Amino acid sequence: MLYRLSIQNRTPGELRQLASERRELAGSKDGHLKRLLLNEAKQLEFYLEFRSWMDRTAAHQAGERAQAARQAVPKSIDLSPLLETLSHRMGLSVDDQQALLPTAQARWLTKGEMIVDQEERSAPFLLLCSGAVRATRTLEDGSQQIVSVFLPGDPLNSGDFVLGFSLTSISTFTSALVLSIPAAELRMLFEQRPAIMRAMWRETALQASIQREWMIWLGRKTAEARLAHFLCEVAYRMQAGKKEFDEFEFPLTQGELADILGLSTVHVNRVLQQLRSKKLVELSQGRLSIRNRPGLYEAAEFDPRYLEVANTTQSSVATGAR
Amino acid sequence: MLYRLSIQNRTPGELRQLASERRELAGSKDGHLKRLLLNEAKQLEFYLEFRSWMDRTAAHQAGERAQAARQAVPKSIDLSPLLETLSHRMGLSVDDQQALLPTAQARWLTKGEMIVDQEERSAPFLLLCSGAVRATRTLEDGSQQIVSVFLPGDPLNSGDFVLGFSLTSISTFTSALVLSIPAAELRMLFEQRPAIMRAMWRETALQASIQREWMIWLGRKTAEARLAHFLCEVAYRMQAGKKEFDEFEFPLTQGELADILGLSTVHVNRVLQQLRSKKLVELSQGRLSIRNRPGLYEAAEFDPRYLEVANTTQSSVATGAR
DNA sequence: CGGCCGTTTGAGCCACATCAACCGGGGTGG
DNA sequence: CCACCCCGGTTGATGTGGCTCAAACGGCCG
Repeated sequence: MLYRLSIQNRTPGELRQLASERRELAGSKDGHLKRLLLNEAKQLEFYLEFRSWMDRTAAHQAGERAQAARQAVPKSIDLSPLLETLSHRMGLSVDDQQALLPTAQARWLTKGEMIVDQEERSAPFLLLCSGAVRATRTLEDGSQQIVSVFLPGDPLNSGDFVLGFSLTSISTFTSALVLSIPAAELRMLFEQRPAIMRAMWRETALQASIQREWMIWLGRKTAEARLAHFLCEVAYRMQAGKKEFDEFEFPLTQGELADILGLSTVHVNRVLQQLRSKKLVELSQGRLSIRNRPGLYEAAEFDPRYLEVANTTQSSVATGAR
Repeated sequence: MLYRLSIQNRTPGELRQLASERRELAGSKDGHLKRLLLNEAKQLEFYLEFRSWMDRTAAHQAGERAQAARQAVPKSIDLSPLLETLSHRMGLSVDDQQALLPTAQARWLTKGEMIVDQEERSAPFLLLCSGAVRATRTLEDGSQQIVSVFLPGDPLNSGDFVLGFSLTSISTFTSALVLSIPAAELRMLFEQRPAIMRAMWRETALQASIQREWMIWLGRKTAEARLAHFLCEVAYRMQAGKKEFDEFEFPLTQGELADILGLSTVHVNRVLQQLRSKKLVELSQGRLSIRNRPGLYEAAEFDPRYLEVANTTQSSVATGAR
């Protein structure tokens, strides 16, 4: 599959080359295989186009914001999680992607910034490109519960979008790049391209599935299993499409973990040490390493199927090689 | 609005009369008002038709099952919650309802019966007509967590339907009547009537919103607040469309409540007594009476907005009288 | 009449909360 | 350049909400 080739690291030249190779190869085939190759070429070309658009619009804006906040300017962002999600998980064709993305505006956010405030009505549709984001509810007594965590590629408010409002705030864990699609434009796209509406519905359902899983551990599991389970989930969602990797950036503080797991900061700390002493994970200065994945999965009773989407759409044919 | 008139208690003759009155009245009006009246007439006629269909197919089947299980045969079922949901919450036009419902098969279930088993793939789409239903996950150690409770009018698997599978089982609390719509037929309807797909998406989002709320109390609230909140939610969802009523059938056992709230049976019992002694609610032999609604809302920090749907669709015009 | 299911009550215990103090690093201001 | 501080992590002491185990009770059904 396309994204297996880690397109992110290729120069535009290489990508163009890859695309034309595929077109050429397609000439000598026919039927299903031909369509598949042409589709890949199209996807590559679109990726190129999108990347350069992104570099033009997002990067310089990033520069401004970074200066203001005195942060390092992120170099070119890795767009593959986003595109991976769009094509595989949402099952959108290249055409659909081409219809959807150009209506978006890119928006850079700094660490801890609020994107949508609790109680706000009708925001634009939001799609996370890079960084990590949370949805939170703050209670009267000041305590917080984080109800979702979003990783690159995730839509931030697919559910709120149909309901027309939301009672949670959405804010960033880290600096982040968000694509914002105006509500009116998206609603027009729904008329023309039912696949897009279906994709959003599916995303809403997937998020509900994740929340269901959280409810289960919140209700029935011990602190250690909860933490382990959450780490499993994040590790699994991060690796989507890429080969397994057992060490990565993990920017959440223990306090934030506590707000996810429904625990106190202190207890999170102690449980983290238990996991460490069992040689399951290592977590320090913003990096998480998984030392023993099977062991961790077991401690968490983690069954990743709830994160899966059954491929029922036409695109499952095109991406079946997966 | 239509359903305010408690159509359930009317004889077919009265309904037919009401419908023709509306048509007549419509003759003398025009524009928006005329459309509104005609629409109501249409809805009434459809209700009639649907009710007689239901009586033909469902009732005799109910008879059989009831004999087998030696239960009382339920007389004609109250269809208003279902139709109320379809038109108001889902925002479906009468045409859409007429397209959707006739593809359904009615299915009678007895108390405690399983409808969809954990891990099952691709069930038909299910819509609850009467009774109460739960979605459950059973863990390895035998403990259970109930992740959703469904009341008449609710779809049972709108989320699972797009995802193509589910990891929870769905089973009844009480005897229940479920409409089952074959997946293939529904998918065809999506093509022809985007409003139906949108309605399903919306339902998925609504369910996600409810689950979010559950996560919040599971994570951050005390047993008393959890229980109070759940009771508020059920009371609120039951009354949808009808005038406030503070006493109703509540068939859940304390053990089942425990599985919802993530508590032990024993503790549910004690907390229930606290609420009783505070004169907030009374719960015994399957009936719940709310003694002090404001007090209960306060104890639960209950804010019903998460159960609301913002009316953004065209049908909000037709039903705006609400 | 006996058995079963749901509810009720009591006793003891443990997981996790709360409070409080201390540590270490990175950024800030003087 | 150093002193400070603030934030995040770590550690200990102590309290408690809710669990578990166990037994008794009442209604319902066979």
